[in-house]
Amino acid sequence: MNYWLMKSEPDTFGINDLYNKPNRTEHWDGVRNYQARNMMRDDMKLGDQVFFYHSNCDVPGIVGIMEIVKEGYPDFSAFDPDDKHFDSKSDPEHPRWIMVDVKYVKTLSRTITLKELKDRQELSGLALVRRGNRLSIMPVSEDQWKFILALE
DNA sequence: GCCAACGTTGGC
DNA sequence: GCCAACGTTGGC
Repeated sequence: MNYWLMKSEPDTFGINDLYNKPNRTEHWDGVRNYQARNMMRDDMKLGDQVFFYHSNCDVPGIVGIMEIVKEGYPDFSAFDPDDKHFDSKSDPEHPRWIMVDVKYVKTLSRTITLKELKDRQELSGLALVRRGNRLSIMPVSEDQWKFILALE
């Protein structure tokens, strides 16, 4: 089992939006970064646990947990010319972009803020807190996962 | 709203 | 293959 962190802007799609989806499940579309795509395509497995991170908002931080319920498959939002994430270089025969389905597990009792995560020496290896990091999907080690959960 | 950091694009 | 220009991310 692997652990991950995925970012989303709460104004666009926050953890409550996931909670309100049918089956509390949604496809994680719109990722247009090759590194992030490769992780979804190659490394994310059914049952993997994922931190839901709110970015670009008043208090950036980890707000909850979700689970991978469908492994990588073509991101069809790339095929729709009217979609914000349309990519003319991707088509159903040769899909360039990949997504997974995630299911809500829980909302944390409080937001574990980016500031807290940065202050912890134990998390200095976490991609999230490394300078200039812009990945919207990143791996979390088991030790980091447990440490962060213990902060709640 | 600003801007640093970084990925992508495209000319050469 | 280099690298300047450009666009995006995301904290502050």
